[in-house]
Amino acid sequence: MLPNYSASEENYIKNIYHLQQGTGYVTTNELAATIKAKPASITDMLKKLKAKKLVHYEPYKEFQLTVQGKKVALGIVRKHRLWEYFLVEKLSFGWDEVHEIAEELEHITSKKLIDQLDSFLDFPRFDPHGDPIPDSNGKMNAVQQILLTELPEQKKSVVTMVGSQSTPLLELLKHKSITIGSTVEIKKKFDFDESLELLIDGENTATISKQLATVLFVKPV
Amino acid sequence: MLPNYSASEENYIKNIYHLQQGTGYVTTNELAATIKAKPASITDMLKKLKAKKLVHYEPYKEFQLTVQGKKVALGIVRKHRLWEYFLVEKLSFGWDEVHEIAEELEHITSKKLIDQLDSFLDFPRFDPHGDPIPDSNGKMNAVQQILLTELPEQKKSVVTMVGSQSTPLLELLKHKSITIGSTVEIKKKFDFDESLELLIDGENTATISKQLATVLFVKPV
DNA sequence: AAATAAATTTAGGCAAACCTAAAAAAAAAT
DNA sequence: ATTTTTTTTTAGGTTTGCCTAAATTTATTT
Ligand SMILES: [Mn+2]
Ligand SMILES: [Mn+2]
Ligand SMILES: [Mn+2]
Ligand SMILES: [Mn+2]
Repeated sequence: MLPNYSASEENYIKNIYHLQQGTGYVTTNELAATIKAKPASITDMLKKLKAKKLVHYEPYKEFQLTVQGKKVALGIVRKHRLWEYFLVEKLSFGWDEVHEIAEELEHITSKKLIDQLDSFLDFPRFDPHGDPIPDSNGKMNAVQQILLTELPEQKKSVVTMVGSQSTPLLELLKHKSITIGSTVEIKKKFDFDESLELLIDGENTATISKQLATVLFVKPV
Repeated sequence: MLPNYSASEENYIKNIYHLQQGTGYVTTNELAATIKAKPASITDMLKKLKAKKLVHYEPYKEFQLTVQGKKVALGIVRKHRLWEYFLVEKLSFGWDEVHEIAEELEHITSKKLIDQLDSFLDFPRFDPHGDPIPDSNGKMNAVQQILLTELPEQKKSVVTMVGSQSTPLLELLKHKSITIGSTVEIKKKFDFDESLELLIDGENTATISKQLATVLFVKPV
């Protein structure tokens, strides 16, 4: 039986999980930035998580989740994404306003609750941001998606995911009418600043910055 | 704008609300018993709630919620009961297994979440235990219901509510096949121990103790 | 009206989860 | 190879919400 962890512990575990998707390792400062706490607090928690065998950690070294830690992380990610799907599909929330609420709901402890919710939602495989939802065993589908910057010109694609949920980003996407499921095609690439001219949903044309293009994931069609 | 309160503060407020439904006042020991904390902890919290103008409290005296405190309490009760309704009607939980989960869900903060949930559920007026659900302004329907002990003999009635959600009670009710919505009729009253012989759903007959009869609310039909 | 019992509060502590400031270690620059 | 900068940890505090034990107040008996 898995023990229960505090909401704070769960947030640390989940954030370590996401950060280590890159290089496999996470640093104290990185985690401090995403959790919005001071590095000293991160060190405190790392000691607790190590004592509970959830992270591999040695002082002054990078760290990563243990197998057990990864299992816990996937459980939280599953809850987060299922709740997001519920909020959008059943409660008519916009996909840009569900993250904060799911951040709270993901800490509700009942296993039966989440499995019944999964069933009620008909076992969705992707959340409203295009991220895959782990099943009750922690397995999830990988998405075959690429960064918009890697898409060839004149090739139609569908937006599957955004690499961040920051409010400024979501605001910009809303303004440009880009959403998960939008069809986008690169009409022109500008070498000067690497900005892109896009055709969105076959209708309107918009120019987007390199910064924006590097957080948009698409699936070529 | 209402400030946000911690889950612990909310639990105190909600429990004071329920306890003061009787005499209008609550004592330290009563609250300690329902919250499952020691009396000294209750005193601690009462000072904090008084500082926030949520309770009227003077040392060594009984206490009660302020108008503001009652408003907060109704908001929590609303969330608790809407979530219970959701769990039973949408996620196929039994009405005897939703209380604990709602105890957690009631502390999720988003106002929009709860109003959208209300709408998704089609504005239910009673929770699975027969308790009325406050609307978004804190108003709720009173139920015209009486204690089973007050029901005249040979008068058909419907079970509307149980006065407690303790596990031993729910277990007993399950065993006797008594549930919210069951039809019950008193066939005979025994003066010796005030036990009652009941006809349940017009089918089976069962004898119930005085203790049980005083937590069962019914609506005569 | 005391004496006793029960209820409540005060005093002092503890664990979780954060903080700031200072020390130590590791990495980068000279 | 030093020196400097950056990163991380340690040391010592704070707040919240709980605890036990002792003191105080209120209620009940005798
Ligand atoms: Mn969270
Ligand atoms: Mn998401
Ligand atoms: Mn609760
Ligand atoms: Mn209920």
